[in-house]
Amino acid sequence: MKSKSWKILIVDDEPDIVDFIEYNLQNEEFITAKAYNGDDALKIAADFRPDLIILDVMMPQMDGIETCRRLRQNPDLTSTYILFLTARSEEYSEIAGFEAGADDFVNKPVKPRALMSRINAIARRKSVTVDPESSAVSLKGIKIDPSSYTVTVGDEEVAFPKKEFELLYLLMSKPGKVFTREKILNKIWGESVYVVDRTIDVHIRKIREKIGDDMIQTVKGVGYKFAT
Amino acid sequence: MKSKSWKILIVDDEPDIVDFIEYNLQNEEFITAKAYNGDDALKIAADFRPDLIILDVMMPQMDGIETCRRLRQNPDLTSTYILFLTARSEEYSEIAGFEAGADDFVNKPVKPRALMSRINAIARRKSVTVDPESSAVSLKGIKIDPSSYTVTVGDEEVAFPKKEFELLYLLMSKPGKVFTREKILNKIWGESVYVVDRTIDVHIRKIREKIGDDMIQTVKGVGYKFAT
DNA sequence: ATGTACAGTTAACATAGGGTTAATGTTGAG
DNA sequence: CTCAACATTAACCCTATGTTAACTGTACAT
Repeated sequence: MKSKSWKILIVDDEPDIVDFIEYNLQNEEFITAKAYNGDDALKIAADFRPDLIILDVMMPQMDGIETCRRLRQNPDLTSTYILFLTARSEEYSEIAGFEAGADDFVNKPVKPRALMSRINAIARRKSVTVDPESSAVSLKGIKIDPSSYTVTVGDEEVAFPKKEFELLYLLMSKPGKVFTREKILNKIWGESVYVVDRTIDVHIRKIREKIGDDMIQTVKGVGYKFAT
Repeated sequence: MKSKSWKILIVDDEPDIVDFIEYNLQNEEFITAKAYNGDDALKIAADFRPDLIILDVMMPQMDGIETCRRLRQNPDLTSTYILFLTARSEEYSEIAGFEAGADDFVNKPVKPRALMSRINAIARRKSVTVDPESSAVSLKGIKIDPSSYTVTVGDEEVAFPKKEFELLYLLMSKPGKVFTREKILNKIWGESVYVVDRTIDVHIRKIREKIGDDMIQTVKGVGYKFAT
């Protein structure tokens, strides 16, 4: 998984800690930026548009909570994930933290392995479920190509939005195999996202509209499969 | 899935939370019971035989982990699904929880939508009795393949609806073994569903229609078996 | 700021056909 | 011959899925 092109902003008043975390993140090919106080964090975040902000709770002047609250006011950063660094004892700050818009917490002192696996988990959750490196699949006159994110039906190129693309790719990756609704939800939506059943149907229908009705078969009570 | 006849036991020391969850579950036509501590949970569970137990980790006296461990000692509750409620930070409890026999975790504070869709997902998982991951069986010119949910007779692929498929797969998974009606009902229909005896016959007949009469043999007064 | 466009989700309703049952026929053990 | 167990058929019901449209949020342009 080279160059995840995930941008991470690290905010802590102690430069040692910032550098330590930065070192670890860069080792894993993340793109990093740093700030040593809340004010700078706001400015840099506005410009750098990070996917994730690692934020120390305890900072002089503007603390993490307040910084977080202000970050959340920037509409560009609504989908940014905010991870707090807290001292073990400060449980109270978790409540305040969640209210301010935090997404997760990690205890200080920072343990590299724990932090990295947490961040990778976050990145995984957010990332597209179809890896552009994976290979194209061609079947029954339908070609789906993750590297260019295109679907070709006959010789027409058809526009496919993200979710529909991922769903079709999933089904076509193992033609004939039945994917249960549960599997589909886990693969496309992730384990911690909750949507109702009909959502899958609607996507299936939109796909069928584009590639023809008989390409995707329903196995009632079980799931869907791509016709072989 | 109206009146799912799914029984759910809710265990938490805070009555407010119990009531809140109960309200949401009853809205979805689940049958509920409640307990406010580990001891009561054990007693009620033994009697109520829930399909699912929602269990708070943090409780005075006997905590969720210990309660879970003891629940698992009751042989009647081995197939019961146990869902833990944990505070976000208590990651350690997940490991201990899994060891004690937990099946899944949901974070507090409980969000109704998330909880409901998780529970519905569990119910759905249970409703597919033949997992698409299990392996195909081939016998006497008949091939049954769970991954694609298809049955091949000779070289013709024949459509099999869910119940018929599950039933045939059950019989073919142990050729020659006699399955009593009771066993079949438990495996395919589940323990808390009652259908009339004739129902099995009808399915058997439909299967015979498709794969030939002499593949499935009747053992009068006992049950059915797949011919060896 | 306001509008436009579109992905994604949900709500509401329609419908097919899988599953169940009731009614009736058949068989074989004793 | 009788009875109980199973087979068969057709009718019914209901649930999982199909379908449409409305709704929500985000991105981008004006």
